[in-house]
Amino acid sequence: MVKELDEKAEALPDHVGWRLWQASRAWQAQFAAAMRATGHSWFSEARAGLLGHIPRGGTRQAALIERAATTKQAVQQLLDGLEAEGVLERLPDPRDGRGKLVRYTRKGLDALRDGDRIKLQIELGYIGRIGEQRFAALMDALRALDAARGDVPETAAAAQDETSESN
Amino acid sequence: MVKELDEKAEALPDHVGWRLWQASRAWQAQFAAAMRATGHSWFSEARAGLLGHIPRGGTRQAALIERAATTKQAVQQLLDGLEAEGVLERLPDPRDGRGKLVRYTRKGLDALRDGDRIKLQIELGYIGRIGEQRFAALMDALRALDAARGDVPETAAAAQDETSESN
DNA sequence: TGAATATCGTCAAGTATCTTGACTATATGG
DNA sequence: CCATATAGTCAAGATACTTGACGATATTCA
Repeated sequence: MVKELDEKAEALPDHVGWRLWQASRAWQAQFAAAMRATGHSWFSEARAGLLGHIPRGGTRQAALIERAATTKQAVQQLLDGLEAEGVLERLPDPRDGRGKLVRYTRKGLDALRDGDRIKLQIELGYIGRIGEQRFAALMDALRALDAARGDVPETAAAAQDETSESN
Repeated sequence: MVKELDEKAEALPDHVGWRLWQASRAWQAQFAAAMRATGHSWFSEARAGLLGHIPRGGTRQAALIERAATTKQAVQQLLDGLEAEGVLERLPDPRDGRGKLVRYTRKGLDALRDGDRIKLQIELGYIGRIGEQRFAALMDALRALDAARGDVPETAAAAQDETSESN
């Protein structure tokens, strides 16, 4: 643990984006580690991101693509992997000959259950670290931020023209 | 904009991890889009994550590896890319024949400057969306969370044995 | 009905990021 | 000098994501 301090440890960034990123990474690392330690070795952060968009009752693959903010190919490849792992299964959609329904297998539902438990444990740890009030304020701010998406007409430079609907 | 609601839009997750992840992704997408729109086409989120650990005065490559939470190979590959783009340059460390110093080029410093500007604009947008108070509470909670890293002896399942120092 | 068009999913190739393992060169401590 | 640790590199493979093209089914509308 010999740390040279000849270079006066210049400060790391301290703005919302950086803080959010660091906090998000920390949470995910902790969660993923716990999931793997619980036996779900197939678990990865990318897969978690997709699973978060799949309700327990299952969904249409096309609906998933809308929810997750990626391409249908990315979604499909993640689904391929999760299906190969036996976490999900795809069935033909009886109401649309083109579509597929995605739903959890028993294994997948077990993982969700364990995930919920781990999630609560991590939350408790957070509350222990910063107190209930701060934690509540954090959740409140994050929810408010999410709810206000799309409001406030982009302050110039943030040109995010999402127009094309191809691919 | 035809949205079918035959499947009663099951709720998305609503816990810290998910919220942090979503907020972080949104911030990064907005920032990266603005950076690219400003002419820094080499900008990517992975690279941003590394650059955040490089102070304006430059640093030793080895010090970078400690700061960023990845392997030296990952750091090196990112540095290779950034050096090839002309954003950074690597010089031999006069104080250690093995070491290299990493520092910004003119192009890199220009990008930092633009990044700071964009960052402030996004922050203003956030404050507009959720109000000064909530924003301050958000920053406060995130800072507190970061400061309390390592406290609270891991609630069991979160086994993160970081011991080996190889590779 | 039947042709034009859109939507859903797939296949395939390429890029970016990250991981693992092995290796060279320099430093440090006897 | 020798043993060991540290700094950086080279190379191969895995994972995630992007882009482009395609076949099958649905929908629209003349």
